[in-house]
Amino acid sequence: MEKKVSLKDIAHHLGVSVALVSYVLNGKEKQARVGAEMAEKVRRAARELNYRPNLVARSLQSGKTRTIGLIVADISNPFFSSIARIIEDQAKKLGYVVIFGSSDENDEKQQDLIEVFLNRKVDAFIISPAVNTEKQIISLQKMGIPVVLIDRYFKEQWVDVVHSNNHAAAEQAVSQLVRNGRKKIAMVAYDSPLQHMEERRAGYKAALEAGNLGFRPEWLVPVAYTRMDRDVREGLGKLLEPLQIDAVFFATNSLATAGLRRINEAGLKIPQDLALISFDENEAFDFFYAPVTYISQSLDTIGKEAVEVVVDRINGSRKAPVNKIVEAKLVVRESCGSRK
Amino acid sequence: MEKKVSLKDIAHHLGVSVALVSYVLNGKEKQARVGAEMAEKVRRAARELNYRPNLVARSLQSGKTRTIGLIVADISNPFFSSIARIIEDQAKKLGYVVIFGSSDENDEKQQDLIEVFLNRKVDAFIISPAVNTEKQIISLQKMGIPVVLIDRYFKEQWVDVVHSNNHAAAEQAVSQLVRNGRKKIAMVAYDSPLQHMEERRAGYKAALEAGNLGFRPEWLVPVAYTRMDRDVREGLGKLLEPLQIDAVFFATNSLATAGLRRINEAGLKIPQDLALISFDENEAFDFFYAPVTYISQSLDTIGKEAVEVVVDRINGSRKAPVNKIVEAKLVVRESCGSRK
DNA sequence: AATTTTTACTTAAACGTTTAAGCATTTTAT
DNA sequence: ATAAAATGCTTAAACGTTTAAGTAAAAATT
Repeated sequence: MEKKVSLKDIAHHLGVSVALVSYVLNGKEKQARVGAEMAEKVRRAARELNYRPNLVARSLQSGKTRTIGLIVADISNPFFSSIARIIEDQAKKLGYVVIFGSSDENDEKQQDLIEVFLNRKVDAFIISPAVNTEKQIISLQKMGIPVVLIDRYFKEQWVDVVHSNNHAAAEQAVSQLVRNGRKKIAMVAYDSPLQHMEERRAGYKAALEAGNLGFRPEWLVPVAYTRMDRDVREGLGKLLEPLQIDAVFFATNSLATAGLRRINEAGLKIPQDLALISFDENEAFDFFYAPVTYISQSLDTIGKEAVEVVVDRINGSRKAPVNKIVEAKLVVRESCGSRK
Repeated sequence: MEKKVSLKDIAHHLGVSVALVSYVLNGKEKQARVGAEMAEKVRRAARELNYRPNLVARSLQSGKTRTIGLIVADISNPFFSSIARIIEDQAKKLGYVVIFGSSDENDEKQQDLIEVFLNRKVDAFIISPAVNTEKQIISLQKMGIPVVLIDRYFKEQWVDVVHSNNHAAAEQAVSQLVRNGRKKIAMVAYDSPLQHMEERRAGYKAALEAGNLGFRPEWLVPVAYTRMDRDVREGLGKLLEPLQIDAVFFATNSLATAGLRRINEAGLKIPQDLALISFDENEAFDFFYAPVTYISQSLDTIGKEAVEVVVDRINGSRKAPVNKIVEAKLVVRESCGSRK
């Protein structure tokens, strides 16, 4: 059980002041005019005693923890864990550490997490916000804590956000279905008022208009976050048995996997009976008998950019609000079935 | 931009000492014999000024951060992100927060992470260790920092560990293949000396013996962590084209998905041409045309238990080394194909 | 009435850093 | 030879808590 070594221990050991040691170990020997040989002695002692700076103490003094709080809906969702990985790497590169929490799409849980993280003095937040949490974000901003939203965002642009071009990507996906001759295209989407979802729905409608298909409300299956499985089973089920549609567009990968289960149950053949496309990636899509066409968001870009923006904010560089839009691309595979 | 409120601010505001305020807000008014009305005044002031304790300062004073460092191979791997979620929840319940890092199976990266976390004074570690990192773990123990290993472990039992019954589970899986009439059963496993992998291999061999099949080294495909895709493609490929086996057992879900891709390329039909079983779950297994039989580890139990053990260690309760073995169960589906 | 006990607070040190300011020496400039 | 500047350190305060020890006044005991 080795003792913790502090600056004081080194100072004692050498018979000098704590300040002297601190200056040297922080590379401020020049400014502080520490003698060359003394500096060397200090460095050697630090090495020999195996000194490790206590970052808690440093944080108390500096007011900075070099910690970023990451809040997502569910870290076990591959979408979020993938992005968490990118954020972790980028943060580490910049000398930051990430603490994370899952909100389960619940505004109270999110508020809880924010408070816990605030008490721990995170320097900034990266949040994929739950529904109805604008005030939470605003409140953080009022406190002067940098926040960057990822993936999801609110209507008005008063906070930094990094997201995909949801409208265009959704429109492109649905257009692909139209181009492939589908006329009765449904969409399964969360009933969320969050802007990313609004835009995916809007993109869907726009593509229908463009294809002269007209939007039919009964083909837009609304799903509540809290009853995801049930809503998909029942809502989509109604359109499948008997089969009233010839294509489905899923607004997220979790909706798609739930939907695929239901489709399999109904015994439908993809893409013959039904064409489909999903927003977001999922390894499972590769192994479906008709590999699923999907919209690939650049998690890499989103994660990296989010960290960069938030660190710039911490450092006070960057003034204007950031609204970084990342291109998503359609990966076309069998499931969207051109009936050639 | 609201000012940060400290105990001192409240004390000033009421014209009392900081200590008084601290006692009250920590519920120590009885021991400290603070007057009832004064206590009330303090609480009210705290509420009105919106006081939030600075946990950094508290940590410096107490030497405890109520933070657990979680190190896994890759947080974006569904196995680890699922367990991370469980750990997060359980930790939160006990008043802890989790900071995480991915080692990428690399001992130096793992050492890096440990050092970063140590400097930040995490109270304990939960680690799924990379190969060749015994000394790192031993060193933590010498420092008196609690560590619990999950999933992976070393030969000698000198550190707390929570893991599945790898040997038995693997044996059970392979036995299932034997029972279903398979005679030429291969295994794809990491060439890792880590004990969990050793045991999975040993379980495979034991089942072969028990089935009087005999172990053939060329059917045990070794995969290096650093060249996973290549090794699976080439190593397994050799056995598939031309087809020399009638079943494969994959030692992890990542190996299985890589293997499935190769199997699809070879145009083999599951389970007719080849039966298969994987260790670990993966959503993709559900969507394979022949749903994949797999060994389901109880991530829930592993995660919860790990947190509990580690928190007990922090609190000094629990003295004997913990070696918690969690039952894994075989989920039988089409891919292991009884040729009925 | 004098002593002890209890009550209701305050003082002060400590946790491990950082950093402005201070103070002898020594060196350089005049 | 003296003043000014440079060198090489130290002192001390601060960050926001916690908590042992101290103190003065009021209440209880003798």
